[in-house]
Amino acid sequence: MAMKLATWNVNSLNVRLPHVLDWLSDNQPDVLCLQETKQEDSKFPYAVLKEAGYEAAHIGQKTYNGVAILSRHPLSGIQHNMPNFIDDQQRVIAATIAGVRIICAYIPNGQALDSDKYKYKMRWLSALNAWLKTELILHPQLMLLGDYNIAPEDRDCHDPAAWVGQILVSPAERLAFQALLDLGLHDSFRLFDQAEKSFSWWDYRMMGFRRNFGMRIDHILVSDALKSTCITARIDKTPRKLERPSDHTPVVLEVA
DNA sequence: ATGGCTTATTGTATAAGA
Repeated sequence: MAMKLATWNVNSLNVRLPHVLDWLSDNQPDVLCLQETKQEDSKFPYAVLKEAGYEAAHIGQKTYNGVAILSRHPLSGIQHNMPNFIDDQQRVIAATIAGVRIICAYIPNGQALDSDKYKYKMRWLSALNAWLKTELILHPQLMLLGDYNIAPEDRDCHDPAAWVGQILVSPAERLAFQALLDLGLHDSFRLFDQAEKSFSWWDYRMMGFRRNFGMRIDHILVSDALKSTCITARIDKTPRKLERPSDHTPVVLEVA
């Protein structure tokens, strides 16, 4: 079934709901995965999204994290969090839509290479890899959409030399990303020709967006079974130009 | 140059993001 899917870290759905509604209206995606909703489920705007034509599954918490899947088609088999990883941070939600297993993930940032948060990030990635191995057996048609907090290659970073030794680009993080690909997943963005210096996140500070000082850290990975169905993949910078934008912008994939 | 913005919090400074 032909579908348009997207992922977007909104940095507070409470603040960004108008942007999300406008983007849904303008782009009419079948599925939109959100990260950093930063709200408890009781505050999640199910009714407003329903009016816009979208069912939703959400798991959130106050202040931090929170993930959601919005869909114009029915969601089934909704799962909160990874079954093999006890986590008090709400970072994973999964559902089956039109026969495709959709996993929406907000991978930890890691803060700094010598931080406990970095250790948590690496444990988290290891658990994700183990879980996906079993999910791919159950669901050969699978997509992993989200904020990975990893720039897979130097070309995904505006200034690789300046970022040496920092998070998002470290060899260990990139190996963990490669280990996901080794499961039989593909970076859908790179299946197509793309402009140089294509990024999905820009720092709010130092006029990062205007100077295109960004990183490509939001990704849509697709399983082997879906690879040949991919038609287009792109980054939509339009919402990043709005007033009071999220620091991330949507990444979009269309499949046949 | 270890900051620069932005968000949320029983806030008026702090933590976290990336």
